[in-house]
Amino acid sequence: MQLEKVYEPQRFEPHWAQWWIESRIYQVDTAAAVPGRTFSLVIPPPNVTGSLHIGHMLDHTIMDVAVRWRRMSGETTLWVPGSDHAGIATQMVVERQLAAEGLKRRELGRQEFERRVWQWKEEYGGRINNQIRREGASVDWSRERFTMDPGLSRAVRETFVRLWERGLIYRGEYMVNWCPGCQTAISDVETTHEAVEGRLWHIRYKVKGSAEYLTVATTRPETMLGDTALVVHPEDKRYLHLHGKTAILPIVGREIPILADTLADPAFGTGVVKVTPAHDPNDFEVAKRHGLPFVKVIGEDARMTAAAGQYSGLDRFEARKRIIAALEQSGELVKVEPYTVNIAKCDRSKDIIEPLVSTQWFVRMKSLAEKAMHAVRTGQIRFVPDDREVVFFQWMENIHDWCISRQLWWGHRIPAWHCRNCCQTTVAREEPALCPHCHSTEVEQDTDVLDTWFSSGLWPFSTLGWPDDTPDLRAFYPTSLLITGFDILFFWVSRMIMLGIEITGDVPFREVHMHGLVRDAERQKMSKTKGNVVDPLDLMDQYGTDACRIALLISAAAGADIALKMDRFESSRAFANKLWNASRLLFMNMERAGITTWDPNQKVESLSTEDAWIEERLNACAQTLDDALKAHRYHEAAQTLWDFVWKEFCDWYLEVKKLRFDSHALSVYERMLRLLHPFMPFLTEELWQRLMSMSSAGHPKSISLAPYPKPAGVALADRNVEGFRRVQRIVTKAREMRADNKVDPKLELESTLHLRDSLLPQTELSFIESLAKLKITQTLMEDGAGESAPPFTLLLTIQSQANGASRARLEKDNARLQKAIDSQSRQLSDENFVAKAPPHVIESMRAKLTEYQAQLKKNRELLDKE
RNA sequence: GGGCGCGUAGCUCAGUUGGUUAGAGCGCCUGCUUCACACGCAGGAGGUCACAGGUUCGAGUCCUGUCGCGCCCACCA
Repeated sequence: MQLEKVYEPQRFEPHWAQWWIESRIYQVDTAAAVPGRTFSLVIPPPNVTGSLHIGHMLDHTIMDVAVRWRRMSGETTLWVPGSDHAGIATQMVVERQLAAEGLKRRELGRQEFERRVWQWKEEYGGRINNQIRREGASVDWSRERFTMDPGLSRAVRETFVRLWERGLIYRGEYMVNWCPGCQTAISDVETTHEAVEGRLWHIRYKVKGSAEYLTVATTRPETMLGDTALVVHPEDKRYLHLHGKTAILPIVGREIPILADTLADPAFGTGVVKVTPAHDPNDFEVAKRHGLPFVKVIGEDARMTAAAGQYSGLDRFEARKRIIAALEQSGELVKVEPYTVNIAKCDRSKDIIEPLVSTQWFVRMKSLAEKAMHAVRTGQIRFVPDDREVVFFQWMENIHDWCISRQLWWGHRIPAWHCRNCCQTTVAREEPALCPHCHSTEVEQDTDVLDTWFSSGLWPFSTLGWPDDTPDLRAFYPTSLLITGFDILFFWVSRMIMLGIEITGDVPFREVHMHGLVRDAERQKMSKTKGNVVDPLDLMDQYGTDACRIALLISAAAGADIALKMDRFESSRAFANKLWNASRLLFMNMERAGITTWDPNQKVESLSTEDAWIEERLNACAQTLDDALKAHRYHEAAQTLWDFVWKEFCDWYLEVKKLRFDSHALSVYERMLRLLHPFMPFLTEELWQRLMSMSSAGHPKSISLAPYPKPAGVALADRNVEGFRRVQRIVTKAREMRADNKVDPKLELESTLHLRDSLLPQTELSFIESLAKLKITQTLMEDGAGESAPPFTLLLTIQSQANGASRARLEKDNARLQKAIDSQSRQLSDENFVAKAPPHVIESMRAKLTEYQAQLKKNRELLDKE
């Protein structure tokens, strides 16, 4: 069994990715699930339009570590994959494709357009799935779902109807965020706010029947055409005499009332507000309070309507320019000042949102939010890291109703039918043949579709078969964990919690782990326009998937954003290569020793020095992993493994196993591979399969089905690991001395080793001789050296024992020791400290102090010898 | 206007409940084709943990304030 000299992940990663699927390694048999021993999670469904980006890869890698760890730990582990129909995003992609053919959506008609989107989905929708396979994500592909599958569509309809029946959905004319680019209403969370340098235009309105003028400050002069009132604060003394009077709208000449309302802030601008009920959310509320008329001057296309008179047909910003010009000319523009305005933009198209009044469907959020907050407050759902809860609560407490209807063609059609005859609306699970109110056949389904997040909000249970009471639902709901980016807390996580509780009566998941955003090396957000997007497929090509996974994991501290630095990927590839070569060494030694089979279950009666030590280290590693993984500290887990593999297994254990190889090394190695498997699944599967092909015992089909090594607890702590630690200390000391004295690395040096407590066994001595290239004569220190002597001293037979470099080291060492001794003796002589500090702290400090003092004394002797 | 987070080695960042001489990767310096690996090995340099107070026997870690940076939320024209 010979390994190739170089680690080439391309040679085996695709193979295992395919084999895992073909062999159905991750396909879950629900019938075999033991209650209480299950672990489940759903993948955040990527958009069908999507292709993999680095954020997905981080997300999936963390999930995969959690999933593989749980699976190996013996739990029936289900990871459900799938994708989201992504209403607006997908519709836009297909529209763009049509545009390339010279076609327009409206020319095709709704039915044909939908057919084209489905066709597009069939053709390109699976692209991301291949990429997910490439990442090594151990999902159960037999359970793949799409948010517009028949089953999930049924879940959507059922949910809608239930919410309607509970009075939690309503339809009405309200102010909504209208995106002129997408030609649809969008919800509040789909808008982003941006501070822009704008202007505050001061316009004067003549008071009717008086010489007086009222000056109004506005950031949007074009809306004045739709003004139907002016408002002053009820207690604003400047304007008390004008309450109930009428003003004349410039340009238009319309007479509008001057009203008192607390909307106006006397301290802002002139204290007079113009009211445009059809184009401003505040004004909308004022208008409803006062029964004001609505004049819609801007249309869905962001152009001025017929009501805008001479400006009709103009784009809203062009109209603004002309209106300002006109006001300037007539002298009604009294002042212009710079002003920073906060404008709302569409998250997707970046168009400036136009607040418009239109008839839409809404979900009443208040009671849903209260239940959601209760679930988090009572610990039914745990946030990791938990400081995210604050953000969650703040948002939930200020929640607004959710506009769920979209004027799109791609999505779940709203299950509501309008009767043309009696104008009543019927919400139903199935299309009614007749209007239930008037029995007319003239019923038509509502043309709107639902917000994409409505269906993804059901994802944790709709994918498990809800509304049917399926075995999957019973076995795996609530899901155990949700892992996702913090950026979709409001879009998705919150909605899932609210809908899950409302609809299923239980939380959708017990824990939420939210990670940060992956940014570029300069901490900039990645975006196509900036051109700083890093394609994970390129990274996987270049470094191998396993290396990318470990690089991402080790960079991903709890909740923090990640700055993507390529040196991380390079060192991770080096790490994978290191493991590969360590394996190569083991296999070569096996061959050399003539071992053709080995027994993984072989019990060793007494462990050798190095084995006792590595067993203890392996156990400590397993313990840290167990703690870290339970607490979702994935970066700590990855770092722990890295250090174990490189610093302990390779640098020490293998170095001595070279000198005396035995099959126990294989046992350690095999467990190490299993510990590593969730992090680097491909490489460990490859190596494990090679190793197990020589096993004399049976073994699982895949390493991912083998048990995860459990920490043995304190039992191992008692084992004698001091023997090997002493070897390490002496070797390190010898290497320092050699380096200081610039001894030729190839030269074997005569040396004398004085030991305080006992002579070294022959094996340990030979380890030191070999690792430090020494020929050692060992002796015991004279009697009486006792505690005041260091545990050992080493003398090299070279010309100068304390040349410049050695002197410098000794002096530096002494300074450091002296500092430690000073601070420790100060503390130990402090009555307060001795009285209050815990005994173990004092105890270990005393021990250290003794050791330092011995060392310092010895160092001084060496220096004095000069 | 609210809320959250960050400031630790030249760079990018770890550091769980306060406990002895603060860590990693990269970079840097010295030496090495040591029969697994130069994607390597051995040795080394480099930090008053942003600043100022406080709590404590003991603070990178807890509290208060200051400065600098980032993000999220918000219907003040």
